[in-house]
Amino acid sequence: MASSETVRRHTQDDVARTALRLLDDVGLPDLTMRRLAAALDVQPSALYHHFPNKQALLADLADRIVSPRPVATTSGEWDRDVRSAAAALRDGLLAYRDGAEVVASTLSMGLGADAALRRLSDSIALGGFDEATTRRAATALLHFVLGHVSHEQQRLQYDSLGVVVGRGPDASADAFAFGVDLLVEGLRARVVSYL
Amino acid sequence: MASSETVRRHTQDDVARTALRLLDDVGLPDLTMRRLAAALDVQPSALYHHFPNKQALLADLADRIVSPRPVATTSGEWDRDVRSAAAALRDGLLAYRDGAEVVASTLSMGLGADAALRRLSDSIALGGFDEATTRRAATALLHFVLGHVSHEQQRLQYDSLGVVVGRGPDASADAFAFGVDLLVEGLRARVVSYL
DNA sequence: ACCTGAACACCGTTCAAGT
DNA sequence: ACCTGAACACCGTTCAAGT
Repeated sequence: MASSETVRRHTQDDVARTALRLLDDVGLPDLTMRRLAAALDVQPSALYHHFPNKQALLADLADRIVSPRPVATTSGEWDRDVRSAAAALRDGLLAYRDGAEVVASTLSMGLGADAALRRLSDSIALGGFDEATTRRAATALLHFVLGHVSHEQQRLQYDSLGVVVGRGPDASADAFAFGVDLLVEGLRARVVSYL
Repeated sequence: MASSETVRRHTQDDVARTALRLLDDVGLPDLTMRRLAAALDVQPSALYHHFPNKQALLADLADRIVSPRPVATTSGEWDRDVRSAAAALRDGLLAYRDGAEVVASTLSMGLGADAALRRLSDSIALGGFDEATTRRAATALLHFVLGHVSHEQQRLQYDSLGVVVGRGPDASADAFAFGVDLLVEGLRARVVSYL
């Protein structure tokens, strides 16, 4: 028995998964490298063996938040698919505290989180739009979704802090659907002009 | 002559204006209370006489970034007005480095920056929509504008750092106009269904 | 009212050294 | 390969004390 009992070395996946749990527990502002290290029973410097810096770690988290969406089955009508892709993205973002902010900031850094954009683009492309239109509509939709869900999640924190504001989650979901509809209808106006 | 020469006490307006200039010079990540204090030739603790905390300072900056838009003359067609209100908002955000991020983060904190929302709402209301539709369309538009300009401004930083990506500012302006159009067309679809 | 000086409780990151 | 220990160069904020 040359190996001792408590070596406890971590893999990159361990670090990311613990970070994701920590994010959900304490929120983005309190997700520090030092707290993450403590959660892993490790010195802060050890984290830099797995990720070059905090930004890279956050980019990895953004990918994990956005990735595992089951895409929802593709069904005939492109607008139905766009709506469900947007809804699925929203659900993914809502699954982790501050999820939208993590993805938005990562995206604004130019790193990852393009899985989300790709999924929206794919559903829009079913409408038969040219590439530029598809790309632009997808980013417009992505911006709306991230902005909306960021707002929504920060509302959730206020509410959990005891501040009652009224307007339950239904109103939020309705406002979300409304925004998506606006963009979808705008797109439909273009598909008509194609004829 | 009981008064000495260099008393140099600052007003809240001084602090905010210096902060705005510092923001434009160094960007949001480097806009620290300590650097701001240094720029004012003052101890960091002195700032807390003018603003209760950094968040309040940033909210004030957001208001200043968003406020002085001349609204563009209101002219018959509501959709024209919405487009120019959105463009004016974009210009205002672009006038300061990281302007969109400052406004977005302030808005997500629930503080100020509602001048922007009000201006968008006012232009949309000219279309004769009900209040809920107007409010939701305005926030959808605001989310798009903030997301788009954030992205745009972070591109500008990359470019100024020497990284050449192609796609000049024209492409950005076009993409912006496209996004606004999409929402406006979506709204128009609703005004038709009113008849 | 406005500011100083000093402190408190933190940050992200680097780097030599260990196994 | 993965980690420790210690340090560097910072943060935002508080608070007694000065004028």
